[in-house]
Amino acid sequence: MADKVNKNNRVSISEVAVASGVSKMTVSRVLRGEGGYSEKTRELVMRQVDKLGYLPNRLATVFAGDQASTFVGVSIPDLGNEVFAQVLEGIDRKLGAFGHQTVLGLTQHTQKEEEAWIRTVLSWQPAGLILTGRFHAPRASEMVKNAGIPVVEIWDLNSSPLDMSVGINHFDAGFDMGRYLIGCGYQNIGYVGTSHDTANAATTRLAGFSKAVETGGGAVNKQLCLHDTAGYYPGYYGTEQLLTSSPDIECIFYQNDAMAFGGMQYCVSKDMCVPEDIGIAGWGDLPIAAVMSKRLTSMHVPHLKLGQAAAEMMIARLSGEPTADVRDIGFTLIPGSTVRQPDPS
Amino acid sequence: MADKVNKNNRVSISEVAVASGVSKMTVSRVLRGEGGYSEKTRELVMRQVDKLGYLPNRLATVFAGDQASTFVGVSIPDLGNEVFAQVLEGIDRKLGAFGHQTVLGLTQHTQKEEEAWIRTVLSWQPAGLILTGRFHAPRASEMVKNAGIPVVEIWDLNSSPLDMSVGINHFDAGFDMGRYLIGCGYQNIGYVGTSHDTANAATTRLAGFSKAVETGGGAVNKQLCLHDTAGYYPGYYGTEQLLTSSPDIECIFYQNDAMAFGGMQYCVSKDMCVPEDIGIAGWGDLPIAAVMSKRLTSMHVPHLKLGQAAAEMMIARLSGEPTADVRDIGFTLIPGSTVRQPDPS
DNA sequence: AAGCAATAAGTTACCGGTAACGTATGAGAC
DNA sequence: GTCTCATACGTTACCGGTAACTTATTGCTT
Repeated sequence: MADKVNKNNRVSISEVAVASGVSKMTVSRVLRGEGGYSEKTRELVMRQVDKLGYLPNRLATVFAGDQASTFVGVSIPDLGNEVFAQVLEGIDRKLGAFGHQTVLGLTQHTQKEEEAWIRTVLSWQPAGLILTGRFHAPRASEMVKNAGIPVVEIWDLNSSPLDMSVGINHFDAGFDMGRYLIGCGYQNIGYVGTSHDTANAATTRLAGFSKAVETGGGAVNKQLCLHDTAGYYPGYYGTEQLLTSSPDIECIFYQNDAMAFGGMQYCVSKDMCVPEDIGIAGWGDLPIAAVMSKRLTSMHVPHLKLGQAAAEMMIARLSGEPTADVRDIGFTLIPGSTVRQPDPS
Repeated sequence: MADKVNKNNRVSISEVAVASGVSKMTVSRVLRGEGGYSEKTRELVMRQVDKLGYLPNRLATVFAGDQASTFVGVSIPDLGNEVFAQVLEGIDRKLGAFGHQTVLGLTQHTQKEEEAWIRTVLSWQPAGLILTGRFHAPRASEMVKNAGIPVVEIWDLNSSPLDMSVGINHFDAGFDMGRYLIGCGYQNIGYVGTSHDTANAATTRLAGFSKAVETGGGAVNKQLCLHDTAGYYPGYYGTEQLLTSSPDIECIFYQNDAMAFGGMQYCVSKDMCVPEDIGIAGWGDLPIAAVMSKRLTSMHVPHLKLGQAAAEMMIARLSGEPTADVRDIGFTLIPGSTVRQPDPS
């Protein structure tokens, strides 16, 4: 099977033409179905198409004509994080429904990887790009602009995007969470996350969070940024580290719900009561938040919808329909019961 | 930016040639760096490449020559399931490291979607395909065979694959789990899953599981197959349904750990003790299994490694290196403490 | 200084489709 | 009967690279 790595054994339009006794242009017309042939000829050609198992070569079509390809490059930081898996699912479902294909790029949260991937994917003449985040290497931004194709920056809303952007304002979202926790009476608040990069959404979120806490007279002195994935276990041992060094912390804000769950498991294992002894707040309203023994205080972001919205904007732009350049998908605070009830003030 | 949807504004090799005052063949040689030009010419050309921001058109290269593309089509059922997200991550990381690009296809567990996606992706002349599962539509199998490119079927090990296969034997894995639970003294066992299709791994697993349980004198009379995603909440309400209709069940085997976690949360919410009142066994050894209040009884499958192995087999085949056609990646039973201790017999 | 090989180019043709244009055929109008 | 015009095709050229071949230039022998 794989002894012929070259593609020469594939049936081409010319072979169909010869077999049908017509010119390859006629075959092309029949296959595209835009008229200019008789019913008799159509049947003749289609019979040979079926018989020979002809499959079109889209490479040739795109290459030949002015028409754009149906590829859309999608860069995602990583898939271990459920958030991005959901976003990607939303994107691919919607793109697929409109006849587009997703070319995936896992950037591992680095601009360098993203730049390398952009360079490669652009060489495949994609119809458009969907990029996670609003921070890109200068060279990457330049290449993308020069490509002259639609681009949607997602997740971290960019008010002055390369082209289009959909997501939420993470500073505001962080701020709202901070204000809420202050309103619950917490002053000494900790943070556990994994962002080791200033140019990402989690860091922006933390900045907004800190701002709100400080405005409310509290402090987020204890920030722990692990060099690990943002999963359950890092949440567990991150909490252990944080509480060992700072046992007086009243409440912990996590980078996401997975980490918050891990943190909560640590607290429970140490016979601490949540929220009586310590408050726990996550982020993302992931599926697990709804099935924990206590409803996790979190921030709901419509991840699947976000991905779908990105794909919709891309498709609209590609088909020449009008579309907003910037779309705020919004967030909703989930009070939950893993932090104290807010003061009724 | 997007007012020019056609790609004509892209800089081509000819423009670089004119700007450098050489033929386009020379530019091509310089860019590929395989010799046949002077150092002076190289500098001349590279200066223009940088100046004009030339990006190669891989479409043309692949189209023109015999060489295969660097695309690899990867079909995945869905990404809501952490298992497949991990597998995909393993695949893409490894493929990317070897200069290949992933073209994603989400099949939603249906052969029909898979077939449609295969037809489309083959028209892009991919270097190879990685398909989840060993059951495909007849037309799909035929197309794949005719394409004459390497194919790796993953997840559900196929001992007589289309080309190559890597994964585990789900019947055996299910059987081992069934035997273990029988060994723990359970006889009246329930199952909660979401597989509504006979042609998938979960069903095969359940068949092996049932076989072992029956061999041990027990019964899996109560099987609940929900029409939902295999996540936390379906595990929760699936357990509720199952235990409401069959309160005498001693132990429940779940399609995966996420469902098992949801089920455990239901049991805990009803003041049932695990494993004293009811046994809980999951599948997959997902990250959450390690941070639950009790270590979840599960079956470890190296998902990331599986993805990487698939990519490695693909790369080996593409570069003409020898590689096994079938690779069993293995599984390990995690006894955990959410089922009773096995009889020391 | 002539001969010859190595090096550094240029030329031509082609991959598989499609746009643009040219041409044969037949039906209907007069 | 022939003129017109739509219909149903065929022909040619081109997209952006690269393989294969040809040609010009240089350097080194003897």
